Amino acid sequence: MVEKARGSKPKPDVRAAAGRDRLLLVAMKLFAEQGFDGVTVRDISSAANVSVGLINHHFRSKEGLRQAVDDYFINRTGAAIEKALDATENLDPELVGEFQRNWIIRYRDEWPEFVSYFRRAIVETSPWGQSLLKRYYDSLQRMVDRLEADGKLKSDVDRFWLPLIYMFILMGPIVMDPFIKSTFGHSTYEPQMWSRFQKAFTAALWTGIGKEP
Amino acid sequence: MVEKARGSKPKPDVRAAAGRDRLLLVAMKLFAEQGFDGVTVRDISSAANVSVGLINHHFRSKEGLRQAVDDYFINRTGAAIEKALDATENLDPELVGEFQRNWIIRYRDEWPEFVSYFRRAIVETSPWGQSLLKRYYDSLQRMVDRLEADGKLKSDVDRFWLPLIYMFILMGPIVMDPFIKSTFGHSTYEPQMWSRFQKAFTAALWTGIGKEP
DNA sequence: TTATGCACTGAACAAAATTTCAGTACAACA
DNA sequence: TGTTGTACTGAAATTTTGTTCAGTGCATAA
Repeated sequence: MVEKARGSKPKPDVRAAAGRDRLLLVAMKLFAEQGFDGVTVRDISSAANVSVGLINHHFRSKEGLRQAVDDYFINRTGAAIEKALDATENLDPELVGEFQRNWIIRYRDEWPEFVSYFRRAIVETSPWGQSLLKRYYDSLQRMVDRLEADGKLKSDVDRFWLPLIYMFILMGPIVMDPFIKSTFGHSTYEPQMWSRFQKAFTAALWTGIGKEP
Repeated sequence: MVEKARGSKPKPDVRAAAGRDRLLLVAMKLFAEQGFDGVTVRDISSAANVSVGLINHHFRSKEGLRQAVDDYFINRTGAAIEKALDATENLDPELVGEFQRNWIIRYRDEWPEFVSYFRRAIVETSPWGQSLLKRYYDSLQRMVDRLEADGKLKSDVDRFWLPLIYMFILMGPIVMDPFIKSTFGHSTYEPQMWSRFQKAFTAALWTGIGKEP
């Protein structure tokens, strides 16, 4: 009934890993789109073209699958985040949003689902989602500290809110992604869109939008 | 159980409304906190101190209850939004975030659950949530148009992104509310917090954060 | 070749959630 | 007074969802 491995050559554990990996990727996609509780194990297994039993075989339970997906996401993004943070060290302060660029571009190219899974992580208030946000906030805080130390900030800038304002602006495209796509027909993560967005908010924040009298 | 109205005119369903209203309010709260799929009808009925059957009696199904809650929310916030939009007509452009203030304050005082339900509506990409966002965006767009018409904007400000940047900043406290509360111990909607936030982002956006050389 | 191990299947089972419905209580009206 | 309508109950029926497990097939080791 069910076809075996697609490849003509039987590779040792390519076929073995296929089911598990497909489950992981499909689950990440569906969790991101519909939330953990909105997806059934049958939804997942049929979307991955495997049997229901395979989920429990590999992950013990649906909850185990969730954790595996979380781990998978953390492992992959963790590396990317470190890399992006390194890249910000020598940035001109007026390009403070730049560190996000590499990060976003990277996800857009390699793992588009990651953006929507990150979005889901923000809205579900799971511990690991919270800690992901905290980590993100901390890096913005440090960035602002550096601006401060370099004497680049106006004296009346609110030191408490500034990192959060950056956070809101940089998270906006993630959180509002479905809205933006459906309203304007383009995702913020199309390269031209993103770089124009980056220029727009950097200019707005750095020099302000109000015309001098 | 519940007193009935003593008015001269006999109110037909005052007692009738008790259970129904409690179900609506409790469901709104639980849906906002845990998502539609994360809440069972038994959760709702027991939290509302009524029997399970009553949900189907009043709303035909769990899905019917969701729609009733959505309608209830829309009806209430719709009026508040109109009111807030009216209030912005004569605002100084530097206080462009002010229109949100009345709105937020109003919800904080009268219906605190509305903020978290609104948050949920943003992240679940339901059609009505999307249209709520659209409506919100449109009002910000008009606001920017007015700034433009009055010649208050710098010429190099990105006209496409500015309303969205405002949106991100103003939605941030809603979307990130649980994060902010757990990280800083205060909600953005405490009056002092909100007005300081409002000052912070208005100043940052309007005059910029960069120190002149 | 046989044996072992593991990915994988899917029907059967168990648990959980939703819906149904016969029946109770009470308010309004005749 | 009796009758009718409606809110409300909660156990039982139904449907959905998650888990189990006996069994299949294939790849590698002995």
